[in-house]
Amino acid sequence: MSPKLADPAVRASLIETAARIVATDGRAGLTLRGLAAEVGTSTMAVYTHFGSMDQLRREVRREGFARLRARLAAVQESEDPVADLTLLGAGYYLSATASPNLYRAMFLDGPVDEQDFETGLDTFTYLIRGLARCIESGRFPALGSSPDPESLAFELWALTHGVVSLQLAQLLTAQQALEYLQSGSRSLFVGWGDDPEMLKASAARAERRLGELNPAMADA
Amino acid sequence: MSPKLADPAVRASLIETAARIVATDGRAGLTLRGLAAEVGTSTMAVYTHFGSMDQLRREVRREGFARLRARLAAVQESEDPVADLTLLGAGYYLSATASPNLYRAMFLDGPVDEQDFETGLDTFTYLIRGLARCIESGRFPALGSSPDPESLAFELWALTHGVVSLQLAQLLTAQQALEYLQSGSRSLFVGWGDDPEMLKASAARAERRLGELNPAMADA
DNA sequence: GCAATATCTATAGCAATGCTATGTCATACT
DNA sequence: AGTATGACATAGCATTGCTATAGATATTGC
Repeated sequence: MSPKLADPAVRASLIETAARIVATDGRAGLTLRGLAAEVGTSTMAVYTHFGSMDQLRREVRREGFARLRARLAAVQESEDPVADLTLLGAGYYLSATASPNLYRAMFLDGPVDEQDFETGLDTFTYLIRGLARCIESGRFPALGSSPDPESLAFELWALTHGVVSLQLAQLLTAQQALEYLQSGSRSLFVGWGDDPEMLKASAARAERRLGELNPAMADA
Repeated sequence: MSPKLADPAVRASLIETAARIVATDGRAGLTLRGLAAEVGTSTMAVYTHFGSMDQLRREVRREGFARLRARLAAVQESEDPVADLTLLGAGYYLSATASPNLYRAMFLDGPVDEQDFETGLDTFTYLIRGLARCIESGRFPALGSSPDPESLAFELWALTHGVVSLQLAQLLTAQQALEYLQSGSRSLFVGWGDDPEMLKASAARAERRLGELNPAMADA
């Protein structure tokens, strides 16, 4: 019944090469013929394996989410949940700015479809958990009886994504982006009731642990 | 020496129609032939007036910035600068979500070039002024000796732009986006030292003044 | 008033794009 | 062993942005 299996190596090579092309030359750099030539196959391979260029682009986004997820997973949970949270934010920023075009493809190039949503939500879980741990440890007392980690995660995500997007649009320099990400997060945490002194200590601890974020990731 | 002037009506019609097409069908919906046919001219008109499709897209972005600026300018300065600031944020959100594809073209579809930067910075001035007035009025005492309205404006802009972007990517519903924009701004203001009670009153005043934001704007 | 000229517009065609129809061949089941 | 089924290669289609060449038109000098 199954005469000739699809070569999984061809499929993997297509995704990998497409991700590299997108990361290097941006969305417009990825063309059907160019990709096929670079992989060394014919244009039909894309259609037998993915059905359309859009489906292949979806797989590229999926690859990007996997890389982002891997970097967030590298942040270890310490006794200082606010420091952990700061590192999650820094990891997100690093992933995005290390591969701007890939990040653009993931979030900026168009509406995210349902498949992306699931994958993306999976990595979002790391942020929710980080905030839940902060709430549990009593670092955000100003929130009173609304300890909803998901809402806080969305707010923090929106700030981070906003800073990243503005940098990618070249409306902020990297230096500005880092500064505003830092001060913006700090303001949010203070607004949530964290003690400024403890926050300062957490930021210092996070800074010392920045090495956790680049464990030789080939994030091309 | 100047035999035949370019018809300015054709140029204006091209920009206007292009903006409408982009706002309706998105970036991909704007094609050279389609635009020429709709305006009732030939494809060459685009090149005599703009030189390329990219230049025309730049004019479309410029048009978008002009509309955003008009809406922000409609916010009147009252005795409650925090309420004014809240209205500026709401106006920004309304402009973006009323014409999502136009907003995408302005900020999300690619790096912003120098021309856009000037135009965009002009509308950004409204936000800076709004924050300067808050600082002057003493509403943000926690900032101590760093009364830099521009930095605060960037942080607030990043949050707002982030929420808007996530909604446009369909990662947030409109309801969620509004909620997180509100609570996120509130957290920032509290982090900057505003009194929660005064903040609540300002939010209520802003709500009553929402009518200022849609003065029959044809924001198609 | 009228030709001269310079600029805008219309038509046709080019390379490149995504996609599809058709053909070829290797592989797995009977 | 024979056959059928699905993967890959080739060729072609419609559409894209853009350009070259011709034609139309308005402004200027006399």
